[in-house]
Amino acid sequence: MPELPEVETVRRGLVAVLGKRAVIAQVILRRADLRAPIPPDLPRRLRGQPILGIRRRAKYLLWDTPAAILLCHLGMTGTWRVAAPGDDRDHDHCLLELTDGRRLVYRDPRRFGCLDLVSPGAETAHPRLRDLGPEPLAVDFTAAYLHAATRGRRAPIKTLIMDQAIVVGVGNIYAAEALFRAGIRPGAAAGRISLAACTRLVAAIRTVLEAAIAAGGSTISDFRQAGGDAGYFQHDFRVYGRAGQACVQCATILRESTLGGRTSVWCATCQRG
DNA sequence: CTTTGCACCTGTTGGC
DNA sequence: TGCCAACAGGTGCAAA
Repeated sequence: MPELPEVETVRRGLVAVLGKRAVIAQVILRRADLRAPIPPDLPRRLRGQPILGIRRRAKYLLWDTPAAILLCHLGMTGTWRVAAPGDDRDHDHCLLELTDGRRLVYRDPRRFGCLDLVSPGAETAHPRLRDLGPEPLAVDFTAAYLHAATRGRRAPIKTLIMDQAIVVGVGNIYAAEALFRAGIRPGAAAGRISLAACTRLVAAIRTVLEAAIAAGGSTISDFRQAGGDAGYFQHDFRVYGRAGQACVQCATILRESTLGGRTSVWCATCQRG
């Protein structure tokens, strides 16, 4: 489900729902692991802690409390919701019970997500955060950076912009959409992308992510904002999920192939770079 | 070091 | 209608 826009949408929704004075009364783990083990002392370390805020780094959510940071990745199917009494579902793995009686529930059917703890101030040393590249919406993600980072790389440019060590937050949907908007073939060797093309691509990644955030993310199957609303950026997809259909710009039939194990759709006419 | 392929899971969808 | 294969928003690891 979640690439940067969806994670950011979840973050904003949670912040709005929580307000200023949310305090964790109790944490209940329904299982000991997702893909990786969940720290067994996680409930004890978070019990009684006020939630100071929630940040996002890459596709991770960082819940700040004085004692510890709750690090959460949504994987493919992770969701947070405010669960009404009695709203218990399969795959509800972690419950945060607040002192005001509300329950925040992490649900993740495929269990590709993660829940972990980080000591405050130690974020940059955490193995899952240590090797991340720049935020695509930050000033240090520039064409010059992307150009330099891709020199000598033969892998497809789409694979590399989905590589979280190059730039974070871009997944299969937004990689395809950004490459279309930049006029670059997904399979082009990254090391041969010109600086001019990098300029277009950096701009396209920014534009598409910002537009998707403004739209509340993309709802495919069951992604929901914290308030339960669907995102609506899926209506702005120009190539993702449209193989075999006509290009919105030139009516050429969109092609599909697999790159790095991921389905890729593109227009052979509009994407020549 | 880079690249590739697959494993990790469950749920949904589409073809026969 | 029913069954089963293929596929899905991500990452991490092994092997080449």
